[in-house]
Parts: sequence; C-alpha cells; structure tokens
Amino acid sequence: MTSSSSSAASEPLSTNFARIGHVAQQMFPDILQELMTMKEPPHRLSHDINNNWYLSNKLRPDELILINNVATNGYKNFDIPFIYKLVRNLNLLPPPTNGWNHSSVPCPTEITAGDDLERIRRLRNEILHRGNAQVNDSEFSQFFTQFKDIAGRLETYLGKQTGYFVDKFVDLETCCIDEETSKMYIKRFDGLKKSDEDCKKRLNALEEDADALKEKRGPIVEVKIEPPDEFEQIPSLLDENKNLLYVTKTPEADKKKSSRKKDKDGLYQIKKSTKTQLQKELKTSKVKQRVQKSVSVQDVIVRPNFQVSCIASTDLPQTKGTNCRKKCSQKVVVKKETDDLLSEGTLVLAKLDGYDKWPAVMTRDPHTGLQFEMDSNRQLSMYHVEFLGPSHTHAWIKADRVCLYSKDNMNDSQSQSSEKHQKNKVKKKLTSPKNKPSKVVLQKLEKSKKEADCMVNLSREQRLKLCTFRFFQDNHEAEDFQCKDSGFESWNYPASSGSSAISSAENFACSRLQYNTSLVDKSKEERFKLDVEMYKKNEKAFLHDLSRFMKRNNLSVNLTAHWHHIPVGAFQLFLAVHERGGYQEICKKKQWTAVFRELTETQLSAGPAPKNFYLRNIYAYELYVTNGDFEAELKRLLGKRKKKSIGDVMIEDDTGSYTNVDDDADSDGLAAMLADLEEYSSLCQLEEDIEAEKKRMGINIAYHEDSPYSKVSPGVKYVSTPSEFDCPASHGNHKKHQEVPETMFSDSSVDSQNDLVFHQMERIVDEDLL
DNA sequence: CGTCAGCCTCCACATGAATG
DNA sequence: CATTCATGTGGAGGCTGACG
Repeated sequence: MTSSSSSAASEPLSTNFARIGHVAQQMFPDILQELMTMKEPPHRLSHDINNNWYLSNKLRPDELILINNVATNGYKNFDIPFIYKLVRNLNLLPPPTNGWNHSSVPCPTEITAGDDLERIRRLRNEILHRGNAQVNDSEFSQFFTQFKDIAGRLETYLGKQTGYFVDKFVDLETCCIDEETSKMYIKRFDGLKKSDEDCKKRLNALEEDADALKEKRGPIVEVKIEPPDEFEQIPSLLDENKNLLYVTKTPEADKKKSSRKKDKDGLYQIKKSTKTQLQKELKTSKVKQRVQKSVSVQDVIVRPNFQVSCIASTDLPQTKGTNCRKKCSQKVVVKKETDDLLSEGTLVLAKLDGYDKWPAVMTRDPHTGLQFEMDSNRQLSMYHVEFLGPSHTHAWIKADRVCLYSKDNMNDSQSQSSEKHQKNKVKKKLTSPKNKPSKVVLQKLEKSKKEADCMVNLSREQRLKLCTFRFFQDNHEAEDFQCKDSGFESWNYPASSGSSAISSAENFACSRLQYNTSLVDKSKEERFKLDVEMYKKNEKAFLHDLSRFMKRNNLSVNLTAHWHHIPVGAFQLFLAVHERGGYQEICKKKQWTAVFRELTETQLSAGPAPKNFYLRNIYAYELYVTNGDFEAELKRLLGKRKKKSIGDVMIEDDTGSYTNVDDDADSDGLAAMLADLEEYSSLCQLEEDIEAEKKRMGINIAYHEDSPYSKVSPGVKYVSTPSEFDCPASHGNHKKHQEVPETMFSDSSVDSQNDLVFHQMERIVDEDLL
C-alpha cells in the first residue's frame, strides 16, 4: 500500500471495509501492544499475573502460552480482547469513566485512556461482527474520525510525538490498497458474513428447540459434580445456608464418563429414576439421620465443574455443614455459597456481630469502589454490603457471613439465633447477638425484610439504584493518578514496542507499522535506564507504578517522607538513589547522609531515616524494575508488617492526608466478569450440549427458573441433558469452565448470544487465515 | 440494654543522642 | 561520619463506665 492522491471515497465500498478491517485486526492491536510494552514491560507480566487472583485462575491455555512466551516474543500476537483483559485486571490504565464494559458507549467528553481502550474494544467488535461488508463513504469517514481521535489521544498519553499513531490512520484512510490485499480482505469478510448467517440460523433453531422443551420440565435442583477418582454412591451433606445437598457421585456418572466429551459448564438433568434413587438414598443414608427431615429431590442438574451440590427442595435444619460433610464423605466438596463471588446488586443476608442475619444488597464501598476483598491467600475474605431497612447502612462483612437472600434462610437464622443465644452465652461476644434483639431492632428487621421482599423481583441494576451508598467513578482515589490529556505521561519509552504483531505477510502496509526498537531485546540495565528516563519526565507515572506494585503485594506505601518536618517525595529519593547507583551502592559507599542532605537542603544529621524510608517504600520496587530478587524483599516487608491490615494501602497525597487507593484490578469489576463468565459458559453450553445430546437420546432442555443467569440472558439458561448423570470427564473440562468470558467484549449482555456467534465466527476466520 | 465517649495499651515510626 | 539505640509521638483498637 502506498500513499496516493486518489481518495478512498472513490474506491469500492468493500475496499472501505477492508481498510476498517485492517484497523480492527492490525492497527489497533499494534497500538495496544505498544501500550502494553510501555505500561507492563514483558519481564514483569508473569509476576503480575501470578499476583492477580483473577488472571492467575482464569486464563485460557492459549493465553497462557502467549504469556509464557512474552519474554521472547513480547506482546506479539496479543489480540485486543486479551490486552483489554490484561489492562483491566492489572489496572494498567485509568479505568473508563463509567467503568469497564459499561453498557453505554463512552461519550465524547470521556477521554481517559481507559475510555479509549473501551472504544477500541467496541469498534473492534462492531467491525468484526459486522454482517455487511459494504461501508459507504460517510460511514467510512465516521469510522476514521473516531480512529484518529483515539489515536491522537493515545499518542499523547503514551508520550509519542504528534502524529505518531494518527499519521498511520491518515495514510490508511487515503492510500491505495493493492488488488491482492483488497481481495484478501473481501474474501475474509465474505467468510465472516457466511459464518454469521450460519450461526444465526443455528442459534435460532436451538432457541426454538429450547422454547419447545422449556415447558416440559419442572423445577430444578442443582447438582455440581466433583471429579474424584472414585465416586461414592451416597448423597452427602449440604450447605447450611443454601440447602445445598452435596453429592459425591451421581448414580450413573461413571457409566457415561466417556460420552461427555464436551462438558464445560452446563447443567444436566437427571432421570426420574435417578431422582427417585437419590430420594431413596437420602431417606436411608446417614445424612438422613443428621438432617432429620426427608429431603425431596425434585430434580437435579449436573454442573460438571467438578463440584457436587444439590439444592434440596425442603428446608433443612442448619447444621455444622462442614463437619457433617467431612463425616459423610471425604469426596464432598466443602464449598460454601459464599466462596463464590456474589455480584453487585445481589440480594443477600449478611451477619454483623451483634445482629441476626440482615437483608442486604451487595454493593461497592462508596469510598473505594471495592466490592470485595481477598486475603493474603487470595481467598475471598470480605464483601461490601448495604443493609436494608428504614435507614440504610453499609459495611464490610466477612465472606462466610454472607449468603443469598431467601425467606428460608431468614427464618432459619432467626430461629437459630435464639438457640445459639442459649448455647453460646459464653461466646456471645464473638458473633451472635449479645442479647435478644430489641423491639426497635426487630421492627427495623421487619422493615428491611419487607424491603428485601420487594427487591426480590428487581434486577440487580434496579436494586443498586435503590441503594443509598453508591460508588461513583469520580470519587475514585485512583483519579489522583489518572492521566489527563495534559501532563500525565507514563512509561515513556522512546520508540519502543513489539511490532511483531504483524503476523501475516498478506497484510498490507505492515512495514509502515513496524517500530525501530523493542524493549524485549534490551538488557535489564537498558530497560531500567529507560524506566528512569521516563520517570524523570513524569513523577506521577513513578508514583502510580510504585503504588500499584506495593498494593498488589499487600504492602502500604508512603509517598512522602518527613525528615525534620521537611517533606521529601519518594520520587525525589528514588532519583537521588538511582543517580548514585542504587540502594546497594549507597549503602556500600555510605552516602545516605549525602542523599538526605541533598533532598532536605540542610546539613542536619540523617540518622537511619532515608535508608529506612527507602527500604520500606521503594527498595522492593527498585529490585522489581531491575530484575532483582524483589520477592525476598517483599517477604521481609510483609513479615515486618504482618500485623497491619492487609489491603489497606495508604498513600499520602499532596496535601499530606492519607487516602485509600483502589487500583487493584483484581477486584475492580471482578464480580461483573464472573457474571460474564457464567453467562458465556452457559451460552457455550447451550449450543454444544444440544448438539451433543441431539446425537444421543433426544433433546431435553431445561431452564433453571431461579437461576441468576435468567436475569443475564433471559431464555437461555442451564441446559439439561437427558437424564443421566454424567461424570465430568476431564480436567480439560474444568479449564474450559474457567475460561475468561469473551462476552466481555460484547456491547451488552443482551447481545451476548450474537456475540458468541461472532466470536465463533472470528475463530473460524482466524483459523482460516492460519 | 444499647450506645458512645473517654481512657488505656500497643505498635510503628521519627527523631536525636550515643557509639564505633 | 555512619550506624545503633533510646525516647517521643501519634494512630488504631479494645475496654470500661456513664448515660439515655
């Protein structure tokens, strides 16, 4: 492709499409790969992912391969969805004004880097999912206006010279496309269009099947199957809060092991005979003795994500579930409902010290925006909830004290609280109410129950709107570090990037997009030098990165030292130390006093202050960016500070006051992503299972009426296979279940089905190209 | 009986004197 | 002059008693 005077406007409509297609498939990925290289140098990626709960658990095998090869290949072959996922979870950019994956398109006034990434994702989806390969001139011009706006902002944000990205778009917009390239793109999009139509037809057919079968089935009991080596045929005990019956084996599971190759995350209905058998076993088993009530298993669904649970239809007495489960079967998964992430807006019962379970809504902390917290073992430890009632309050509640709201749970808790009160007088300080609830409290509780009952039928969004304490992005403390168009540049490596994203010789004008140097090729010294160069240009970038690093490692950070009442910034200290060769050099040459005096502009005696401050706040980061043994240093710091609460990263801002910083990508939107994941899984399951089961003994599709999924995408829910319990065959299935939802790249949940189709199409196209 | 303010203790950190 | 040690300071959290 060479620049030409002939305008794109005069070219065929399909050529226009080829151009915007190139942007979506090549130019945007290249920009984002460059952004990634600057914001997350490849040598840090593995470590950061390991420190990220979500990413370390949810990456797909193909994504893991890319990450494993990142040290050699850089961000080559990282596509937009994957980069979006990394940026979002590692918090590499300031989040979009309305948060990630918001239902509405960023408006023109929203111009954070995150907003632009969000725009890129949407544009990419819009282009790739476009059924129509004809782009008229006005549409074409609109597309390129958007492209250039985004490119302009990103080049400023990344500290590139003016036109660094924009010029490439200008070239692409106006240059000629050679015939071959044009044909290649048209062919590609023809294929896309065809796949689109096929998939739509297929999905419509499936939906019809589903509709027809929906009425045939009754209420559903959910069973999750664990893949133990050997199954036992007894139903075991259940979750005390959720009435979950944990079953270690489904009677026919082992028979069908091999026939369920496609198991991912679907739910499978069991036969009536199996159901009867379960009921029988429940009546006769040891479980029955503990439960003391017969459990009528109305129906069972198998969720082959290797865990067995069964929702019994009757209310079960609260028991020490964990112990019982242990006694009943070693194979039973000890998994409480609260181990799952509850998403924002979910109606729950939360137990606060001194109170009974109280109806509440899962919300974000109005100050930090956090919805939940992980402990140091990356286990979910706390949820933020807003309590319902005449006057709403909000609080952080331990995860094991939160369960889904239901009247049964409510009643159980109340009847039990009085028993507990009798039994646990000695322990009353721990969790139970000190005394019988006062009349006032009971009245409040009644009101809150009424409110909760009213909320039951509302959507999560509607519930959130009724909440008093709401988190707004504008309040986000991370805003302090947010990049505005003016000023804030970050990771300003000169002319760096992994250009290698240019994957195919077929692509036109690739050479234009290639860059001169790549960080990947640089030695650690060179990289560090570039880091420092960048830091010199921008203090905030350093402070942001330092804070992010420390936060991720559960360490607090103080960005301003006060020596003899003279404030000294961490950044100035870092530069001063760097100029003298780093921490070790200064210690060796005993230059801490010199550093101290230089920074305080005094001749005072330093004492250990500068050294200690550096050790506490900066040294681990210095090791981190220089590929040193920062982990040992982190261990030392963590050991020293273990008594401090984990997760409360305090950053001293310019005014000297301490503020919480919420820039932990782990939690930001995690629950929303989980919902996406489940939605995606159920959608995948829909198609795959129906196909699989069609081949077997006829279709039997079941919808989980009460499923939260129904709110996400009405009409497409759990899919039940015919009648047998199948053993979820392999760990591969499990991994599949953990796939990060690709639906996060769809515009909204409403479009999720289409999006699935589109992504499948995309894969087809990509495979074709390979 | 529940709430809340005041007091106490503990801990981390800064500072400055003492020491090598 | 760098390092070590003792002391002072401030914040967080727990306990207790007064009050409504």
